This record gives sequence, structure tokens and C-alpha cells, in this order.
Amino acid sequence: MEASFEGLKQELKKRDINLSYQRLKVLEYLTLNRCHPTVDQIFTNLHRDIPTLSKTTVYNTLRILQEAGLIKVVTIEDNETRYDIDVEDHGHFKCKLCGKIYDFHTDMSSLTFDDLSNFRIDSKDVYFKGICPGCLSNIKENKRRG
Amino acid sequence: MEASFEGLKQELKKRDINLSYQRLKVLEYLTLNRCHPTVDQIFTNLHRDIPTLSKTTVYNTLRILQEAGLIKVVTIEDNETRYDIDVEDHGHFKCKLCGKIYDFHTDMSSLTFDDLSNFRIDSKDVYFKGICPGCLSNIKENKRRG
DNA sequence: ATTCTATTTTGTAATCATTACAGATATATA
DNA sequence: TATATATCTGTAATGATTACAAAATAGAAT
Repeated sequence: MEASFEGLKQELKKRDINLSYQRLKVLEYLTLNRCHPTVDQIFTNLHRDIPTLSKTTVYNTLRILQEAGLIKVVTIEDNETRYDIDVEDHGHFKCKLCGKIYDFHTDMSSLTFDDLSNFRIDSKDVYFKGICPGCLSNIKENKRRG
Repeated sequence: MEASFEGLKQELKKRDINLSYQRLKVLEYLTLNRCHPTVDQIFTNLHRDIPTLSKTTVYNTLRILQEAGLIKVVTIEDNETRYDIDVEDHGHFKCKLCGKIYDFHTDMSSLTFDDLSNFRIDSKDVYFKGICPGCLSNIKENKRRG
């Protein structure tokens, strides 16, 4: 687990971001928890290991990592900003019932759209919403039982 | 302008939403201002005509209209919830420089993605970010002038 | 038109996420 | 080790949104 630390350090150095214990820990958390955590989740979990950790530091770190292109912000819902270590193009599906966010692979280049040739497109995000298989089967189960 | 009121009333009645002056005005504002306004923009503008209007009412109304499927929430940015009267599938492009949000037509059905056949997909959103033509030419202009 | 009931609106207070800021701490360099 | 710089921390401030109760309004019944 601590082994990947070296790799993360390289990533930060490559981008001229000074390494600090807090920054490495945030990055490590995102690497190990690919569930698109919120700031609060990150803070609460890291706080167990680092009792002096401040939420401000988590915010600052996430901003720096995002500006460096190491992480992506997921704004699929308006009341909860989430963070994703996977910066490759992919889609996000949010289940309305359990709230879980699922990754799915999509080929963004397959998407046809109006002529935007005079626009400089830097990023593309695809967000789906609906109900996941687990919650769907729960619904069916409840119906059967009445 | 007031002529479209009748049409909007029908829309509300069809969905069992009681009509009130405030609700009609919010809906009318969104119909006439298709720039994906924020709550604050809607409130500030309507407040000129309706001095007693409360921001809470704007929030309540937007929630009701959204639940009825009459409007869509645009969460392309994490710090500003925006509202769109156009509920048909289409993409949103946000310019990083001027902040303006542009609509563009896309064919969502052209997008290829992983097997989600066990998921119930209710909505699809496509968000692009980058720089719009106007801001791009401003950049060029500034460079030329040094 | 008047009364009654249910719904909606309003305004304030509470909540929650995020940012600003300044002092304390840690890091890198000489 | 001393010094300068960058980072972290904790509190306070901000801004968006929600909760809530009283006031106002709309629609139905008389």
C-alpha cells in the first residue's frame, strides 16, 4: 500500500508540485478509493490517520491536484462535488436511489454534435442518471412481497 | 409576451401543478431567457416586477418544475446550479473565460458505451468545457498587440 | 359575495459547503 | 544551524440552499 507512494511522488514532482505528507495522503486516498469521494469523505477518513489534518488542506490539495490535471472534478449532482483519480475519458452513472456513482467506458469520439470547429474543446463529460441493477431488483422484490 | 401565459398554464395544469402568479413568472422567465440562468439571476430580474418575491419561492418553484420534468438542472460547474427550459437532449458547452454556456445539438444515441443493459437510464447529460470563439479571438488580438 | 380550507408565499433563521486569512509549522536551501 | 519559502491549521467569513412558521392567496362550497 505504501509502496505506491514512490509512484505518486514522481507524479507530483513531474508537475512541479511540492510533495508534503498531506498531499501524498490525499492522492493515495483517491488512488485506493475509486468511488468518487466527496471532500467530507476524504477528510473524515484521512483524519483518523492524521489527527491534525485540516479540511482547508484537503480543499487546497484537491484544487492543486485538479489544476495539475492529476484528478477530475465530478459535478453530476449539484449539491456534492466529487473527485476522481481517473482522468481518462469515461462516463459516470449515478443511481437515484442508492446514490452510488458507477464508471463506464465510452468512446467520446463516437458522439456526433453540431459544428463546434471555432470552439476550443478542452474536456468532455458524460453523465447518466437512473437506477442501478441492485436497486432495480430491490424494487421488484418489494413489489412481489406487496 | 403575456400571450404565451395561456400555453404555460396548460403545461402546469397538465401536470397537476397549481398555477400561481409566481410560478408562471418563473416559467415565463425561463422561456424568455434561454441562457441557463442561476437562481440569483431569476430572482433578481423577477424581483423588479414582483417586489414582494421571495428567493425561497424561486427555489421551491424550480424544484417543483424540475420534478414535473418541465425544466432541467444544469450542473456543468460545481459552484453554480443553472436551470434550462429546454428538456430535449442537447449538449452544454461552458467557456472557461467568459463563463457563458452554449447549447449545442448532439445525437446522444450515437454515443457508444459499455453494456449498461441492467441499468435503467433516465437521463443523459453531455458537458463540454473550453474556450468560445469570441474569447479565442480576443486572446489572439491581445497577443498581436503584445 | 362570503366563508372555509388547503395551498402557496414570505421572511427569517439554520444549515452546509467552500473560501479567506493570519499565525504556526514544516520544508528546502545556503 | 540559520534563513527564506511554502504549506498547514483553525477560525471566521461568505454564499447557496433548506427549514420553518406566520401571513397571504386561491379555489371550492355555501
